[in-house]
Amino acid sequence: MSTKDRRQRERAEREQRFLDKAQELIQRDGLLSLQMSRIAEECDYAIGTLYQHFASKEDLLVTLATRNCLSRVDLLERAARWQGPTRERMLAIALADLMVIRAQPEHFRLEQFVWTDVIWGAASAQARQRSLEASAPLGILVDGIVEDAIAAGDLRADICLSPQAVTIGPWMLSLGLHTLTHVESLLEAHVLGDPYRLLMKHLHFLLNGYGWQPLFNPADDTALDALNTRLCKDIFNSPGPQPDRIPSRPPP
Amino acid sequence: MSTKDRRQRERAEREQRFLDKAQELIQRDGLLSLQMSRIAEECDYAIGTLYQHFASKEDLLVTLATRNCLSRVDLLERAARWQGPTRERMLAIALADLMVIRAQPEHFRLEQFVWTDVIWGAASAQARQRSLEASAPLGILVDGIVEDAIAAGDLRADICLSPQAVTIGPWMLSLGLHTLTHVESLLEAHVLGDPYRLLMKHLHFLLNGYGWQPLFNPADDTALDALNTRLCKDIFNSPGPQPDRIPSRPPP
DNA sequence: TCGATTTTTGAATCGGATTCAAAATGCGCG
DNA sequence: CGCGCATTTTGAATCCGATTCAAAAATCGA
Repeated sequence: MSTKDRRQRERAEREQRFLDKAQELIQRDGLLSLQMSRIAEECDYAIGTLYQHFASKEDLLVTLATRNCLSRVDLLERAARWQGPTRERMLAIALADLMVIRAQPEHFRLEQFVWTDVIWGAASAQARQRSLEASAPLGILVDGIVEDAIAAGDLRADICLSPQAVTIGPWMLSLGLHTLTHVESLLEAHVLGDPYRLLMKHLHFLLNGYGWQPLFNPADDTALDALNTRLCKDIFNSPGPQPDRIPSRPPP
Repeated sequence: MSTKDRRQRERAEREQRFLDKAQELIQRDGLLSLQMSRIAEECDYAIGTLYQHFASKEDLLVTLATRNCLSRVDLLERAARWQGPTRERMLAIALADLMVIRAQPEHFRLEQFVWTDVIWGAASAQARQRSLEASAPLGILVDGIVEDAIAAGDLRADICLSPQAVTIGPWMLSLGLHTLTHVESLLEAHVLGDPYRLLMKHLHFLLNGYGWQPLFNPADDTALDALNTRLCKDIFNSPGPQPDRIPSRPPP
């Protein structure tokens, strides 16, 4: 059966090359002008071959978004499995997300587009299925943090939400912020400062609202930065998301 | 100059009819299958005429989304101007948003699509400009609530965020939740219960996190429902968003 | 080596957005 | 009212790009 195996592997490799190229073209010319024919052309295959892998353009996009999602798993896993206070693990998830999107804004844009009715609805059930399967483990990972927090007494057991329902709170915040941030000029950066610091502050407020111990005062900018830096260093061995260099208004 | 005026008015009316028809077609057949030619046809105009109003399909979509946004202004204005505790006014904004989206999920889908790089980037600068101008007053309205809250002492003056930056918190939550909710089958409703109750709970947690007085315990489902119902009745004179009738799990 | 089967190819097709030259209409003036 | 100019409307033609599919090529099994 080795022949069949090899075939299978080569096919998979080709599919990855198509996806790589799509990613590259999106990066270069934007999602707007992505053309199926150019993907095939630049990979030196005929269009028909491309269509053997992806039933439609929408399918390709969903698949690409799914791959991007999978590529984040190890990072988030590191955050979730890190041996540290549960609250910091939850923060780390948000930080990881944030670093990824900082580094690859295109990934977010694609995801946003793919989740749109128009694309999601036009993709094959298969592609959708796989996409959901890819993100499910992430959810479970994060839910685990909440469970640990309850077990450790960091979060009151009588909080009126299931672990999944808690998880979804930070998720809403992140998703909402990234969405707003990526709508060109909707947010006036000069008024709000670095959007990612904003996210972290709101996240702290929300976690404080849950009563997630130990509480943290988001007003303390220095401590906030120190915390972020420490987490990024300890967990990801990275300097962390570089803040936009928007000068904060000098104190009056 | 009355001739010219009349012309102008008739033109504007026609534009509204085009937008109405677009809305209707989206409602009927989905955003995916919206065709410029059909909009024109069903309004008994030639395609070219449609293109006198909208430079492109993207422009039409952005314009439609803008109109939808404007149609919400009076509702939100009612919430913002209502004479009541600042915290309840903020809640009312979220409730209003929620009722609108409940009643017109298509509006949200359209907005989501329009904010996508692909559409937003392809629309004319004009259309984008007008869209931004339409949402700006809403922002100011909500910012005003935060300012009032600080002035009234409901919110500590030394909160580390500008009014706009506070405003954005609930906005992130709403936007994030609606986004998640509208991705078919991403959220497992049976695990989470009614997504809108979930939103209100998280909103309370967030406001509690800000220390926005008077604090409220989201664990008290009865009080939560009562509050929502009261606000909807007092402010909007409406029974409020009908919750999905997903039976909550019986207590073990 | 040969026919059967699978895979690849890319020209042809199709759908739908957009254009634009011609036709129609509106308007001011003698 | 009729005429010529300006504006508006029209919809067939064009263009673009996704998708198809019949033919060609490659692979396979005997």
